[in-house]
Amino acid sequence: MVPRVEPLSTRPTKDVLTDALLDITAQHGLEQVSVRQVAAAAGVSIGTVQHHFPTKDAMVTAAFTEVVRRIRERVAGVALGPDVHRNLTAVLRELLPLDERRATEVRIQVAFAARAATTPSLATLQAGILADVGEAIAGAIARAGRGAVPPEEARALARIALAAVDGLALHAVSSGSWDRTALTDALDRLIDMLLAR
Amino acid sequence: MVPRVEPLSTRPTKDVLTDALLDITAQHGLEQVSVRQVAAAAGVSIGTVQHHFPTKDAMVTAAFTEVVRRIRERVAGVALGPDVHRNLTAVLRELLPLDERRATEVRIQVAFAARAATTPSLATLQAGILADVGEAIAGAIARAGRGAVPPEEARALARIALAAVDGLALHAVSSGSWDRTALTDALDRLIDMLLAR
Amino acid sequence: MVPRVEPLSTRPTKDVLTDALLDITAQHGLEQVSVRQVAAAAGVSIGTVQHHFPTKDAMVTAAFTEVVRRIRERVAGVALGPDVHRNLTAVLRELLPLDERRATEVRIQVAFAARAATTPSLATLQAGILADVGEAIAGAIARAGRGAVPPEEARALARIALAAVDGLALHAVSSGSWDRTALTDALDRLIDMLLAR
Amino acid sequence: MVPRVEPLSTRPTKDVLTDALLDITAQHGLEQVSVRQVAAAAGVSIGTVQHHFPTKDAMVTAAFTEVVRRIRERVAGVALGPDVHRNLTAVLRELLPLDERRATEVRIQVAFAARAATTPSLATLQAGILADVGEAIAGAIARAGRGAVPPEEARALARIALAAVDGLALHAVSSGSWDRTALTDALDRLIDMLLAR
DNA sequence: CATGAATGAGCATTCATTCAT
DNA sequence: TATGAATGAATGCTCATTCAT
Repeated sequence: MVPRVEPLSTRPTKDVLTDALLDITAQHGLEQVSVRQVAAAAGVSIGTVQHHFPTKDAMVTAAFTEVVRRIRERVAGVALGPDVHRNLTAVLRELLPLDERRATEVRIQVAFAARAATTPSLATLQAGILADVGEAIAGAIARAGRGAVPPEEARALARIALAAVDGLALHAVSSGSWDRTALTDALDRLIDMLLAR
Repeated sequence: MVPRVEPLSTRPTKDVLTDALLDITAQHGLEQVSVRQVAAAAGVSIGTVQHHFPTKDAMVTAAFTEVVRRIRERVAGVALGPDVHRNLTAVLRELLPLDERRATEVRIQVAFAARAATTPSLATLQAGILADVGEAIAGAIARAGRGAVPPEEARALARIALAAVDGLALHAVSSGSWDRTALTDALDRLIDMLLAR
Repeated sequence: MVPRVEPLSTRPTKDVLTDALLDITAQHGLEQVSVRQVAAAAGVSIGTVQHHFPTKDAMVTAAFTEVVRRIRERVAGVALGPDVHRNLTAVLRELLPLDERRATEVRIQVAFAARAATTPSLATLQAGILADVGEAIAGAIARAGRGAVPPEEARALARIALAAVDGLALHAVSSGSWDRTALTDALDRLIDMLLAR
Repeated sequence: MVPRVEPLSTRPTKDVLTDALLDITAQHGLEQVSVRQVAAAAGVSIGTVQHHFPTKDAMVTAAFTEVVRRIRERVAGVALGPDVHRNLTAVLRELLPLDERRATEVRIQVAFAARAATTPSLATLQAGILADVGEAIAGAIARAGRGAVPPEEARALARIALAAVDGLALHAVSSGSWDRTALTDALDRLIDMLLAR
């Protein structure tokens, strides 16, 4: 009698599928995502994909939800110290395409943001993540050294900061070539402007 | 002498097609653009569309080129007076979704920017328009009242300004709801920060 | 106990599709074969055709492979007796349009041969079947009564015999009208010539 | 006043179009012939093609008529001497793909023959050319040295000869590779068989 | 003679989805 | 949990043809 061993390689299929979808999105755009492509990239049959995600929309939404979760996790994971400037830099650097990993993340976010512009259900998710990250940035700003910044003021600055960083990221990936130094310099200058009094 | 009656409906088919494509893009996103949809929206046959644009890519690229042309025209068309703050405000307000017309333009730009992230030929166009508009903003900043701002410094600030405005616009349309006042306030604050010394 | 009713209509879809393709080819030529036509003739949806044959090329190649298989089978199926003349007649008659069935086969072969002239992958299949049938004919000739015909000589004669028969068949179907008697007479005369010493 | 000189390069457009069609046929097969392709290959507009040939069928038929004319011309052009064997060889060699020119001609004839199998109007043309060339071959055979061959007998042999040669040519181009020597040998052997008594 | 605009049918192919196993 | 058969709509694109110039 043959014992069923096999604990091997048992990553949840759902996760494999989500990763496959995000890979395709980063490389070829969200409009190139199809059930077929995802199945092929994940190495499973089409039927299997649709066993886990009954419709394509469900699959895309699940993937975006996962992206949102990751961003939240990443922003929350940035260790905050006493130095406000450093804190802000740390948080915002996570949102710029400063290496291949972050470039990939940016491409994914841009793809979903563009789709959210015409897909209400995705717009809701997008609004949520913008609020969350904005709040995190506002918190970092509010703790600024010389006299506390009023919360409303901090939130307003945070919105501008987030917009500027996302704008820089968008310009970087959509113009096809960018350089780390220019992004870093722009971020420094931006933070100086934000914290100037 | 023959009176010039009926200039009516003599618009070039190519322009009608481009407008149809941009309409669909603004309303449903670039991924919903198909030769059939464009033909239907323009009120011509499928064959006619492809008589003018042999491939879909050619059609999309032509439409983006037209968008780029319009942006350039609009930015160049903003009358610049002696007041730097006012000038900057005028230029940058053109890029925010402050009314339906501009919201439509923003949606179109966002759609193309997202596609440019995975389509090198569009990325080239995007890089061009970013450089041009950035230069225009830098010019406005450089003319700032108290002592000229060094050109390189002006360009750096312009890049941040453009990124921030495009980021605000992206956040607005991708989160599904926004308000004019918040955008206007953010823009004022941004310009203050840029011109602070 | 469940009686085995209904083996009816359980023919593999792939076979039904191949037959449909060959029907169309025989009646209207290979250039009239389209996925749509095959689907319609087979009574299935377009999607089903392409579920079994991912591309049209794959479908055509599969059909030609089936044709080749049938020819081999048919030639091999001719019972060979001691009389060489009779043997040769039996084999070669299979290749002439002497009745509707064989006329259909000839039309199909001619269509594929013509396409093979500009399609290398089909040319390979064609070369294979020519070699096989040639070998079978050579075998029949070699066994000729008065002293064995040298193998190389037999092969050379076989090539001519096969060419002549295929040429007669081609002329028959391509000139639109032919008669059984003329073909039979020509075949007799040909075989006499081949076996004359 | 500028005199319209220009006798230059004034080959009839119709001929240019026919050649373009035959080029495409020889290289890619008759099924790849389209009005567009012919126009492109001839360097004229689609409209021009259809000015000369109102329908595609008319164009194809005209091209086949031209092919037939050329074959007749070529066969008639073979100088016939007193040596029957030599005469037959000369005529039949014209029909084998012994060099690139003749290979091209064969490919064209094969393409048209295949189409004629399902297109009655082409079948008529094909029947005509077969009769004509057959008659020419019969004439060469009839003049055979030792005692005249009866006309009916000569015609029967001619049909076999023509079939064999066309069959050899078909096998050569449809199997993708052939060699001059094998074809020449086969032809010699065939003629020996035909003239044997 | 030659062109280009316009058309509508047809092409192979990809698509998301349903269903039985 | 996973698969493959089947479907029908939609995709971008090529086609032959008509017509006005």
